[in-house]
Amino acid sequence: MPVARPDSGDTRVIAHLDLDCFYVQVEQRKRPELRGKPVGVVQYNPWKGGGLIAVSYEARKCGVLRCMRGDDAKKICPDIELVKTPWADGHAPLNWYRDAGTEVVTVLSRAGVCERASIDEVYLDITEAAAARLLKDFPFTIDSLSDEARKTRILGLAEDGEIAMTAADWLCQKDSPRCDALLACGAIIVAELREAVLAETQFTCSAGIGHNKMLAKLTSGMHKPAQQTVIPASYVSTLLASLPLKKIGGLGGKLGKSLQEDLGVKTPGELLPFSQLKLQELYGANTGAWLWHIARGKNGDEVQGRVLTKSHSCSRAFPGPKALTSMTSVMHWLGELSDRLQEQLDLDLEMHNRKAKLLVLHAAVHLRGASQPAKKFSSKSCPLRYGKEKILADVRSLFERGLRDFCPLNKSLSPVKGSGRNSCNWAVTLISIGANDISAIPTGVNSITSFFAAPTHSHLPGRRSRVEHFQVSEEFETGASSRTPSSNDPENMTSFFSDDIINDEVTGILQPCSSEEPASYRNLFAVDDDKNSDADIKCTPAIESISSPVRRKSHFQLFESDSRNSVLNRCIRGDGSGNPCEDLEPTLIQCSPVEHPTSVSSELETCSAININSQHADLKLEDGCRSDVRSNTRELECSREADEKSSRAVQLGLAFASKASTSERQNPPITGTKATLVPKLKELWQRNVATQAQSSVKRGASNWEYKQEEIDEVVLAQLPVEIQQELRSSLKLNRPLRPSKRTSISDFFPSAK
DNA sequence: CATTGTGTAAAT
DNA sequence: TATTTACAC
Repeated sequence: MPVARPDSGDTRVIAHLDLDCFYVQVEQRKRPELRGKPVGVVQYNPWKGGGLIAVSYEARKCGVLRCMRGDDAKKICPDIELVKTPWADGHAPLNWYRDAGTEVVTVLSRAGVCERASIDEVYLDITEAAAARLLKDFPFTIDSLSDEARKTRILGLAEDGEIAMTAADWLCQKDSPRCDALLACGAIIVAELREAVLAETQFTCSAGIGHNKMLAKLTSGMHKPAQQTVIPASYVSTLLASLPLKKIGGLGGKLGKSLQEDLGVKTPGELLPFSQLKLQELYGANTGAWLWHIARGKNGDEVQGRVLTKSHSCSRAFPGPKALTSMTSVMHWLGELSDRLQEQLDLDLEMHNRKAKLLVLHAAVHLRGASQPAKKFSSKSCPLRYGKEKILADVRSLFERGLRDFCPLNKSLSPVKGSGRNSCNWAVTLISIGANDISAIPTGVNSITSFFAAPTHSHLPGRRSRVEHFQVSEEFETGASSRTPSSNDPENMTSFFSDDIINDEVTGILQPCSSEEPASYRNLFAVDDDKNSDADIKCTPAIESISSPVRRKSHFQLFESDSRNSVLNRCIRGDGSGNPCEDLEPTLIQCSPVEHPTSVSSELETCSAININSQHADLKLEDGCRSDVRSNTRELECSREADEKSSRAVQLGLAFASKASTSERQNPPITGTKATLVPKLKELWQRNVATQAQSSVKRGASNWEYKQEEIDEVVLAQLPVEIQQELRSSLKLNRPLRPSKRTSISDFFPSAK
């Protein structure tokens, strides 16, 4: 009988899902005749049949291992079907698989916070979903369990001597402690998810369910393929007592080895006698503390709501005799890689509206003849400019810089006459170029897509960041008010936005709004304290320009978008603590369709929001930019030196809001401390929703919502072609559109409220 | 001659 | 900040 355990309220339910021999499954879906056969996926490479990067379970039975050569696999398992990944001609081989992985993430992200841990692994925080299920359905009856849930493996169940309890029994226990009940709910949810993944993508996966990431990950691999495993809290210590240290994520390398050598420790459990201080002494404060917790099965890592990669890179190895020894050949490959990288960047820009800022080059260089034939490494970086030629040029100079560090004198580049070799005798065995520091750029604010950004699943792939706008309303006290034109005439607006207004003090408040889906806004934080207003909140110039006019005397809220790289996010976390401002009560800010203040004149009437996501440096469109993207963003173009301009745009937005509310005279100015402010904000929001509803009825359209899965081809076809294209591109990564009974556009896009 | 190619994170 | 190192699949 399980012992009731006092659970702190923050028990989490974390799942780790792992696609089974994923590349193989992708190939099998393409070619169903390969199903059920021994299959290996090899990376193109004529040498010994290429290297295997995935092996089907049928082939594993014959002893075929990943990282074998194709030829060796064939020897062990003559029946094996070896599928080659496309390599050359612009076809980045792994991208195909990455896209397939995205399909899976799309299904999973319906359930909770989702983190793409690798091309074929996903972490899921389903704490909320599990708690909800607990309230709704617990305790479960055996009959109600799905087959997949019944097949769940529960670690530590049928111990020796005891009467065997089935997994179903365990899941349905009435009197289990809350932590176990939550895991049971988690298991049932994950079973459903895995079935959904199978139904919608044809891929099978394995899963682990536990109270933290480390446990979930540890567990997901215990029963493969296509099975799920739960690790109850009560079994953790038992497991860690016998588990080889290597199995723990992060201990598979040198650290694990030195742990074993230094301390004679072979399992995590054997770390228990060591004090945290001792471990920190040996391995540093950070690692030491981490180890101490791991030994106890504890791990506070959060599931990051991130499904997009933070960098792109491509690389090419030139093993042994293939090593490059002339600048000409190096340039050739730098060119290939540059092209491929730019293609990835184009794709990212198109699909996610993101751009990278940093270009990095790595090269492994083998220096011969000289004192040591030791292999060395060099890495250089510089700002990334878009365009294949620019990337090539930059990557070239990075390479030369690296080589100069590496070779004595200036001999590095010149080939020796006669011999094909360069005078320095270098040989390049690996080149890798990467694009880092990727972050969102503003989508065209006039773009129809921004109207259609659904409030749910903000972390879904294939969707542009939709947190681009602050809604500004309420009253603003501004020195400019005396100059406020009396008329609402748009013609007057232009003169209203004169330059001298910019230097006027503006006090105001960005009004929070709400949403029906609080769960998708979990990463929202408010920064609103007077005390903080002059604090060093480090942020990008874009944020700086927004906050400064408001910051001194007023309160404002910041909204974190789904991307960890989001400007706002960094602004909030940039205080050095790395943490969000958790002591502040989260406040919702709704984004709404809006025209950019600098780009509109007649629409000023409806301009109640301002674009705050402009990262000036990014706005300048490079040559490599797709023309349709270019046209969407054209009106946002400004360059780094135009900080001032952007700042002005923000202030203009504020000024306008001031004017609008002056004319309407609805709401009094709001000031106060955090304690008094938050309730007020909430009340304001209520009113705002009401007025917004009215005005949207008046104007005919304002906020739209849709459910992605409900969009249907028939209706899409009724939209204007440009809108169709834009939507399709935004939906590209998701599963095919479903047929539906509904046939009219208005059925699909009911006006919110 | 030969674990490739991608990606993340932390230490320095 | 830029670079290096470690780790994982």
